[in-house]
Amino acid sequence: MARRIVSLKDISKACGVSIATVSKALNDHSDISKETKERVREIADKLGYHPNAAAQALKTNRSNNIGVLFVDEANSGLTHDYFSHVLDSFKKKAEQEGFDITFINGDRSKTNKMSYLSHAIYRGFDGVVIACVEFSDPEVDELIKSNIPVVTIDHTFYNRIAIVSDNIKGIRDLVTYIYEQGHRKIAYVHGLENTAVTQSRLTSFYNTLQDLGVPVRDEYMVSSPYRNTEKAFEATTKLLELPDPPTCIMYSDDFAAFGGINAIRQKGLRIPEDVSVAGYDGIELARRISPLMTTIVQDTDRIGRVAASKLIDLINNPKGTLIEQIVVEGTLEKGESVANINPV
Amino acid sequence: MARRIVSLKDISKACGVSIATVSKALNDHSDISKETKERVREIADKLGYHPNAAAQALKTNRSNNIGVLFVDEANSGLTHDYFSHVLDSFKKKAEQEGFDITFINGDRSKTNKMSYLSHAIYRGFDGVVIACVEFSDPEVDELIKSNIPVVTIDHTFYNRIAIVSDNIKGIRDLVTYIYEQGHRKIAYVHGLENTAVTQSRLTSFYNTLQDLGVPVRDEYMVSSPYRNTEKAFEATTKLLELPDPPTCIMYSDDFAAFGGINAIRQKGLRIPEDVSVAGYDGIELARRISPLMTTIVQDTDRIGRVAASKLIDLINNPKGTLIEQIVVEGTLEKGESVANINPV
DNA sequence: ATATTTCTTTTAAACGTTTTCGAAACAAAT
DNA sequence: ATTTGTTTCGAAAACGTTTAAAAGAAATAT
Repeated sequence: MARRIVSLKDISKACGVSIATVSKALNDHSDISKETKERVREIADKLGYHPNAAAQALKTNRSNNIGVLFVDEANSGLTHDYFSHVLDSFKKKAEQEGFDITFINGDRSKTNKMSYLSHAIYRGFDGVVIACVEFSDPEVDELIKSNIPVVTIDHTFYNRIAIVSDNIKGIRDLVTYIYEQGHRKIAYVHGLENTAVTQSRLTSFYNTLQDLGVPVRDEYMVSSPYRNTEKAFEATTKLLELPDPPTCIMYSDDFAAFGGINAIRQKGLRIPEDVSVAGYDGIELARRISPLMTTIVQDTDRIGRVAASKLIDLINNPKGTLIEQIVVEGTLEKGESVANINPV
Repeated sequence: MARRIVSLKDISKACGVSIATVSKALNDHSDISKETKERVREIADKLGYHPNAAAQALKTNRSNNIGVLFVDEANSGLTHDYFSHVLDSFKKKAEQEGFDITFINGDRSKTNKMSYLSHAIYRGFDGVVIACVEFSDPEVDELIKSNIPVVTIDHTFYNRIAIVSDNIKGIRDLVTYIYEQGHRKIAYVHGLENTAVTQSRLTSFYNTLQDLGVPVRDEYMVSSPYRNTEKAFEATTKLLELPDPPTCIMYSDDFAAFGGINAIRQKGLRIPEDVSVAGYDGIELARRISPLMTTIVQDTDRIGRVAASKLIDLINNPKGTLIEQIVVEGTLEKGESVANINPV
């Protein structure tokens, strides 16, 4: 059972017309008669014809394939909840528009390791989406500066379309809500400082507290990697052992917050009666496990969809597409992990 | 800045040798002199040459691309924790061996919708991995019966390589452990019956209880969709309201178990002192949130890795590869959500 | 010197498409 | 009868690569 693939040539023979005519008939060109089109299509169906992406790509310089580059600090790959949701949404939109998705990263140790750009050129990606990556990587830089259509997520580059989640507003909303619940001693177990996301969240944290007239206390600020429950656990334990412990602890993300919750409970304290907790991202479980997490729910659906949509615009119209930064807001999920401690 | 891609022809001109020589030099054929090889490679580098996957695929009938088909009942796509872990591992292994990964499913509403097989032929996938899919789908059947190398995950097909997680042993281990902790009134909120996974888990559940001499009580058996916290919540509430409620409730997966935990807590009951709980899969949070979940930790890493490895074997040696079913065991994570209620 | 072998390179066809340009056929207009 | 226009089709080149077979060059054997 040799893999015999039927080609335009086969249809052309079966139909008694030229290959060119078959091609044009199948692509619905205007210079082919209705009758011929129908006959060609019928026979193509009967023969079980499928177009050949490689040949099309070779000829047209269009692969209908989008490259996805995602590397996070922990190399969690597809198992990163925020990214997998964004990607899923991106994928759905891209597929609706007839594009496939292929990953750019990966270690390729057996073959000669390719740079991201090499890989993208090799595969002939029509465009590329870059997310959550360490943007200081020279390979990423090379890719971004290439002439391949690029959309970045959560990082802004000069002259490139970027989709960023609104960390400024997110943190502001969250801090404000916590403040309104009466908290003044607010700790923040934030992510490592080397990312743009952390930077803008920290800035917003400081600014918001300043606007609210709440002094920031250094001992309440702790750096801990994203999505790391153990480190968050340790940080939380230390915070609780301070002479003047916080009444509310914010975390870099819901994952970390769960680690914090464990630490709090291990000390025999209750949430939110004794200590309040807030996460970030709004992952599924955070909104299903009690106490429901007070968090900012990222609109991953929108981020992915808009990223795909803009990238495809850019692919189809490289000159005419507006280069812009699109900010996607999250929404405050009040949950029940932050207590109202206002005096009655 | 027109996208000018350098080709073998350019190198050939720059080197003063034929295109064939360039091709063979870059591919390290034995009939090219060392000197020429070096010169060609040097100039290729200098010119910034990248091979063209489309042209290679067209000529060699090898795309170095693997198709991934995954559709679950809830269409959770990449956000399905079990699958995303398996896929991540699959991806890593495949990439190490020089393959890329592209998704097969997706709605493609704008283009004329392709069947899975059409899509696979169109893209020229060297092989295909199928997971978690509703295997009764005729499109899946068509793909599986095609002559494309296929590996299936969690479902066995005649004459096809399958990687399956050991649900029989998993459930047996879990039930036995629960039994050993003294439980006799064991309820099972299992997944919907229309999947092979549910079937084998249920069979194992019944068999194990029978072997242990514990009668199965119909009112303890509830069907509820996988990964559905709400439905698990409802089912749990009903179970707890039975005249003779179970002392331990097993769930289809950790996700569902969290829904159950909420229901139990809402009734003012403690875990595991009042009611014991067991999940399945061993997702990250289940092993981080207290009470640590008693569960079967799936070896997603191994499943993905072996699937990729076998598929690539099959691609490289279609005749000589053993068609087999590979069973991957999970491990019992005792956690702390099942209480020991043996009399002292 | 010629024949044989070995090593290196080139020629040319092929993979399955798309697309430009020209041709054929026919009708309508001059 | 010639021109013009319209509609439909085909020839052929091109995309970038691989590879079988032929050819050339150099070395060795007869």
